[in-house]
Amino acid sequence: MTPARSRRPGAPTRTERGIPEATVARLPVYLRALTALSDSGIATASSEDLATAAGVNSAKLRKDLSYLGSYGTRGVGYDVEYLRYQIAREIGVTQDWAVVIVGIGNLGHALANYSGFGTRGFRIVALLDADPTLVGEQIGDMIVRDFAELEEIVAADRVSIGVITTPAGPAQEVCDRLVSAGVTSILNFAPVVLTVPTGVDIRKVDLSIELQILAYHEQRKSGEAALPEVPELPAMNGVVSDLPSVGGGVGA
Amino acid sequence: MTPARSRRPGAPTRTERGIPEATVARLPVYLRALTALSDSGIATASSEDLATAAGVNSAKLRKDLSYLGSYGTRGVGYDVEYLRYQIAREIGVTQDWAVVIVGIGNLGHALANYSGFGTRGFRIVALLDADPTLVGEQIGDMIVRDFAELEEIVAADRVSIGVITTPAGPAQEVCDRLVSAGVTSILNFAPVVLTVPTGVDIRKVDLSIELQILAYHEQRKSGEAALPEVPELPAMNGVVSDLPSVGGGVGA
DNA sequence: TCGATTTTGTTCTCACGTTCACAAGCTCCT
DNA sequence: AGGAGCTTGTGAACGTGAGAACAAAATCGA
Repeated sequence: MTPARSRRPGAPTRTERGIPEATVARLPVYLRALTALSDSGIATASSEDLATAAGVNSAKLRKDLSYLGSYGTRGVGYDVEYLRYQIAREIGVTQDWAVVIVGIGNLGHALANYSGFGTRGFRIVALLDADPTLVGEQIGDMIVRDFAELEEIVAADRVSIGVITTPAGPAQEVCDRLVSAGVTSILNFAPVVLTVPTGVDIRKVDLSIELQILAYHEQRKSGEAALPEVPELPAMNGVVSDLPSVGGGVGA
Repeated sequence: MTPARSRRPGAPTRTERGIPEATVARLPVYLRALTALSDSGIATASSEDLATAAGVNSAKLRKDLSYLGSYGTRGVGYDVEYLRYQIAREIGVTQDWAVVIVGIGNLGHALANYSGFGTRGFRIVALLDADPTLVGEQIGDMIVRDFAELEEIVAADRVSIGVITTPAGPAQEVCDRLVSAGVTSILNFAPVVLTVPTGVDIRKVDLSIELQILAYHEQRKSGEAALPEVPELPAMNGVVSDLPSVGGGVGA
């Protein structure tokens, strides 16, 4: 997903603020590293220092920063506070973004309490669920409201970001409602592929996929060139049934 | 992270089971799509069908599958059950992986209850926390145990995967303990960059980073070529202080 | 048996991302 | 004032990934 942002082919490409997607994904990491350095009372840092703190190599970091402009000083390094502000501004977290969370199960509950969301730049304006037994429950300083109020809330609070923490089943429907209510960015925790119209950005966080990627590498380590050879299908024309039930369905 | 797996430069490269990382990351998606098709009673699917279900394009899907071998039939498509098994085996989820979760706060709590972890292929063998007031608490059918028991548990249950859901502060220390106890794959939810020795794989899930990436794109949409111009540092030689406190620190 | 049709597996090309290496530019010391 | 020593910013080389396009192989119908 995350459709290629307007890259008009024959455009002048002046400065055409086109920061590569890979770089955008690292800017928040740099921001966090800068905040940590700042909290330690460090006023200036070289690309080497920053790169170490962010867990990348210094050449990549310098190239990434160069897309934003020339914010360093040769022979010296980067001013921590200044660079921090520039990155924050570029990302857009110098302003507040209103966020709704839909689906107050275990995960939604956790996110509602998660101080990470409290990170300056984001403000949870509503917790929504369609289950009447959950509506009215207090979580932190918020009260769970009915999903039916979505449109009203989005309009009133200019909500542009929605977080989906429902089970897989209702996720697409919830997504559609969010989009038609005017939400244009979605963070999806439900284990399904969501379809959205162009212009809407969607990102996915999927725990079981992460685990499976780890498992793949883990298998490499233990097996080490001794992967059980392919069964080489004995009489493979029909359907193989009674296979161990693996993978996917994480639903309801 | 995820260091390039043994890619000996001048090696014969026979079949050298070298599946590109980008492909590995998509295999779990295909697996889920296949499981969904299987549950719908569909026995055969073309690359086009599968690609739609997985949210990718068919050329990419075919190329991905070709790294595993030739499991399709030209003119027909793929046998859903057979392909599902092959991918599951390649990923390594036909066997069970023992997992420990460290840090039973809101998020750890949610993960412990999360049915997604119950996905066949992974088995939570322990919930650990260093806080004595949490130890002994029952969550689902498990009881929270003391972090001090880590080494014992890892050895007894051959744990190879650890999940860190502690605050940022203790995360690196927990990580070190996991590694020295013998865990070789780590899924980190704490908002810090963890350092691990070679041979240990680490993956990171970071909610606030995902939100910030969305915010960046969101800013583009609303501002649309009208990003507030750079303050162009008035007398920038010292430290700029009193900037809005943005970003990073999501700690404790 | 043979040709039409379908769909895979693969090759080729292009775009993107990473890394190297170095010139440009700043500071500090003599 | 001038040179030595750092560190940034960037051009160029390299590697990886994506997509188009097509040849190879299987089925089906006549």
